[in-house]
Amino acid sequence: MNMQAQTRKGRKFDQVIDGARNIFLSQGFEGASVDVIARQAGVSKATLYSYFPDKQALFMAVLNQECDLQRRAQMDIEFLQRDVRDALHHLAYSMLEFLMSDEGVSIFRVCVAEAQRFPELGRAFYETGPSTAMSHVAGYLSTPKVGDMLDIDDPMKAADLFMKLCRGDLMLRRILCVSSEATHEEVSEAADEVVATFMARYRKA
Amino acid sequence: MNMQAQTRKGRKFDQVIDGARNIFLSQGFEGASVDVIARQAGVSKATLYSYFPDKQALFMAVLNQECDLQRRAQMDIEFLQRDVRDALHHLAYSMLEFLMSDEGVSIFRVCVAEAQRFPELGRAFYETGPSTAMSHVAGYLSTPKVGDMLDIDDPMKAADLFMKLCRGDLMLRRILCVSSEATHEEVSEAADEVVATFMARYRKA
DNA sequence: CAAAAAATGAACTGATCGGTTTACAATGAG
DNA sequence: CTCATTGTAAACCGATCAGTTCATTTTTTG
Repeated sequence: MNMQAQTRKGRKFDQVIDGARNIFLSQGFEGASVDVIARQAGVSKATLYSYFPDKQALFMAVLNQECDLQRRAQMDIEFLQRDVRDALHHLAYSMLEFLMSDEGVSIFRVCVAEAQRFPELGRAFYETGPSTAMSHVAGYLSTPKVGDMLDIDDPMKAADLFMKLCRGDLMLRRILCVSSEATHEEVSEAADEVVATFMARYRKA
Repeated sequence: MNMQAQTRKGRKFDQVIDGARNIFLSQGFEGASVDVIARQAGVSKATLYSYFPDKQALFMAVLNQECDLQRRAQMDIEFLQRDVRDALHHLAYSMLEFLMSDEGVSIFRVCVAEAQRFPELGRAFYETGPSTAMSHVAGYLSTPKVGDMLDIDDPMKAADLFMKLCRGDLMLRRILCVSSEATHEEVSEAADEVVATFMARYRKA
């Protein structure tokens, strides 16, 4: 009658994960106390420990879920129909939007901070996040419609360039808490610049 | 008879900073214990606390010094003489070399991790590091010699692009502990790509 | 050499933290 | 209602940690 593996038991599971997510993403691993997590989750510490064997397991569970979310939030591919320039702009915009969101910034920060303490974590984040996104972009860049407009010999390298262009000064300042969330205009303008540079690099000879 | 402000007193000052630098950069703020720092510095805990009022002050002192180092390690500008393409390649190479070094990666990681706990920190790092470097690059890009080769209307935006191009997949993987230090060839190849893209974007019409 | 300044090591405080236990209450299904 | 499951609150344990104290030793220096 049980429906899943051994880890999950009762109905407060999601509460625990949500609370932990909040605290871990804002305080990091060491900075987050289990008591605070339990309070934030509206759950007793005993309950928390009935779901997860220790703090580290809870941490990994949170970030695994977060990586899955990241994977699922991949860009919708209906843009394939459009004009190439519009499609690229749409792609850059939605990527920037995610990278600049509280969500995106928080998870990136935590993963960077704890990557050497939890070696699997950095890799997992990289694979499900940037790497998957890059493959996705590379796939689109291999499309014949794109091939008509641009002269792309190595789609992966081109995708890397595209993503580099998205991670600019704007994002750096956000990650270092120099500035807060960007406006719609700033993001759109940055996306313009991404597209302009990308097309200049891969224009047909 | 005292030679400086109130903070520094004796001769083991540098030992303390060096030890703290080691531990903080590898363990982060919360992860570093003062006892371990003192042992690493070869100094008693009482001595450490005679130099710095508390752990946080020591942390900030370490990172301030690190930011100064970063500022001083700015690229030599003898490359101004050279051919523009060579100069840009040299610039990209030395920037990549720093970004990919253990030193560069460690300080970046710590600053990202603790930016929201220590709001001044993120800003200080940004100002003395990326921001100063960007101004430096922008200065070079405003040079008449560059103006002969490239059509740069907004030097700051161009400098931002140049630095974006340096922070690619290579660096991301390093920061997330997906791969270890890069080879000379990888870095040089990445620098090639930086220059190619940059000159494509700003080529004369 | 002698006095002052700087450093040491080790013990100690008070607080926090991860994790456990226990005694009790809410829930829910037959 | 009954009984087993699930959750709660709070005390508790052992460890660690930041920071202090102090008696003693080392180094500086006049």
